[in-house]
Amino acid sequence: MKNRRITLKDLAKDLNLSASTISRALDNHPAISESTKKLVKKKAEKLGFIPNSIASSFRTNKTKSIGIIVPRIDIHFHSLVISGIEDYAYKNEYNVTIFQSKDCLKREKEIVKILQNRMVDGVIACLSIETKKCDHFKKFEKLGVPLVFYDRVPTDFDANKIIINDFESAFTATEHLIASGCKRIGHIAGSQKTNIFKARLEGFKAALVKHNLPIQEDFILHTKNLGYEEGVTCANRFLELPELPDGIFCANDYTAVSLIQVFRKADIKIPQQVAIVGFSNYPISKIIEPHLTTINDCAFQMGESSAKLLIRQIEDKDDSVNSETITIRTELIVRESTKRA
Amino acid sequence: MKNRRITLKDLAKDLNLSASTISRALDNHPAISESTKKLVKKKAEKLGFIPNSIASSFRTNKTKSIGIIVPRIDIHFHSLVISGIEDYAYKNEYNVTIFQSKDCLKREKEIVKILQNRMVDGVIACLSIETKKCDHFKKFEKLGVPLVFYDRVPTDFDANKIIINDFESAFTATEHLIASGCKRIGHIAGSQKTNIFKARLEGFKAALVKHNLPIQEDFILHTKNLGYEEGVTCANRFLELPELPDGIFCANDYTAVSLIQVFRKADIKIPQQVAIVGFSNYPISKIIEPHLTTINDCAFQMGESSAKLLIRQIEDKDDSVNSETITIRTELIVRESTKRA
DNA sequence: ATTAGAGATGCAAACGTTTGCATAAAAAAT
DNA sequence: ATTTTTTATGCAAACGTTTGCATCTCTAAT
Repeated sequence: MKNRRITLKDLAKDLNLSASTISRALDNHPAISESTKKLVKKKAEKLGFIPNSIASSFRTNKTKSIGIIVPRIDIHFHSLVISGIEDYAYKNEYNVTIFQSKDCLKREKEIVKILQNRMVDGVIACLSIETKKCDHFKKFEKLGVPLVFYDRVPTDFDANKIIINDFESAFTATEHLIASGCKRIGHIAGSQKTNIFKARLEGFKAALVKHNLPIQEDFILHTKNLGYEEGVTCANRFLELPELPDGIFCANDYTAVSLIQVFRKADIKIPQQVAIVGFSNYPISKIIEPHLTTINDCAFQMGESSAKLLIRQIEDKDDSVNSETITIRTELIVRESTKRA
Repeated sequence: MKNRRITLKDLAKDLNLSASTISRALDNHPAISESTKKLVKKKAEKLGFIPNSIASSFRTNKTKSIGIIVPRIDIHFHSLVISGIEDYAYKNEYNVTIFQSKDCLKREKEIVKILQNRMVDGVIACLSIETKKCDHFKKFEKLGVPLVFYDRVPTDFDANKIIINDFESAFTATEHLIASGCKRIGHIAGSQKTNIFKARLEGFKAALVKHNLPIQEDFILHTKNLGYEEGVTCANRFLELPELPDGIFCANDYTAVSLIQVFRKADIKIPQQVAIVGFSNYPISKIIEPHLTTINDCAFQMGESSAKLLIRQIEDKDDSVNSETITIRTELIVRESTKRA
């Protein structure tokens, strides 16, 4: 029952025109008369002609599609970024093909190899956690395939990057605690092997320094993955201290939520005794009680910007060398977890 | 600086062989001698040959890629499904191209049109909330493109479907409340225009009937989108009743979480006074306190199954007509919100 | 020594579209 | 009436791979 597909040639034969005329007519080429265009389009509609985009890609060397490499799709941050990418791409008639590196360098390299074979006009990637050197990405440049990194970006090599200012955001978050009257401020830090979390710790410290507050090393707790359970551990470590901090800036929302829950059970009032700030504006931040003050990392917008930059570079005729870094402006969202008196 | 890509012909010229031999050698065709294969592969590696997959697709009419249509990528359920699809597809050397319908029928139709043009070997879709009739999907069958629906599936047309048994799951959840000693059981229902939520309501009622418990209509609250805020409204409506239910089965986790929070503020003990069961096993269900008993809808597995079924149909030579419905087994996850005495 | 068969490679066409160039027909300028 | 310009269409090649069939060489069987 699978009827053979209609091709340009079929239309051509049917209308006693050449395939080139059909092609141009459907493409609104100015050299084709209006009457012919109308005729061709009507016939195409009637016969149910669907252009073979693979043949077109083959001929033109353009696929109108972009490849995305993310650690995992089901992490909310990345799903938001992808959503932003898809949205912008769709408006510009690109489609997106997605790969998960699973935070595994080996798999990332495999994917990079797969993507070399002309399947995509450009690539957007967030590095796997294991990735330290980015040599495998360099092939794209040689092949003339534009490449944009977001969030976890390479440091060892010049590239297009879409990032947020982690240092500044952490600085703002910490200053907010200070402005709320906190004097003894702690931090739950992510892996210092990841630049992002390093920057957040540094921003935190810089704010303390600026306001002449002491940096107390036992108020700075380190974690591996900023997981929910690690947050519980941190909370208990805080509770064992001779004196609790009166404000804590967490490098993500999960650990912040853990703090809130453990502290509440220990009958510690939030924000009166301890004010808490998270990072990322996960959905849970506006559900947990008290609602969590946090930094909106603008993931969707990050996706949009990545797609925008990439598509601009794909379509840019003049092949000027270019590697831009765009920093997305984050915002502090103040909620109950820091609203004191 | 963009060096021209190496093609089969380049390799052929370089080795004084024909392009066909090169092609077959790289493909491990049995007719090619081992020595030649070794030679060719070595040369290919050395010159950095990357096969042009577009040309290959063009020739063979196979793209080794599958299209996915989801309402939104950033809904956790869908991101999990996509993750499952990508995982299975990757193992089988397929890649996935994603489109968001944004729950908009018009956009869904546009996407369907885009996907007709030979870009994909098969399609996996979850219907937009607006979609009532699925005629626009029928073209795929005519074109010989396999199609699998998941979660929100068409009822007006025979197709491959991956679903969970919503009726049975709701039944199980309700029976669990009954087994926990609840006698006056309520329900927060989703839009009855959506089959899924209709089935959950029916499963709920069936369990009551089976155990000779009364179906009290003022214990059944209806919502539009099962949103968090709607959950709050429902919670307050329950509180206004002359007598509270002693167990509530919610058609999703968001509304269940709202119940927990509002009830807690009203000093109602969960699960002692009211036991609560959700649906979907969202991440928040194991964070909210008390942790929420819920139905694990096995989203990742749903994705895997969809991909598995689709790829089987793509690669099935014998063109036997086929429309399978696979029901994924859900599981009840019991947590504190129903653990009474 | 001849033939049959296996083994290895090459030839050439095909997939459907796009595009530079040529050409035909019609209109405008001489 | 002839030449020039404009307008509309067609020709044919090209993109890189795959694949049925033909060809060639060499070994094995007669």
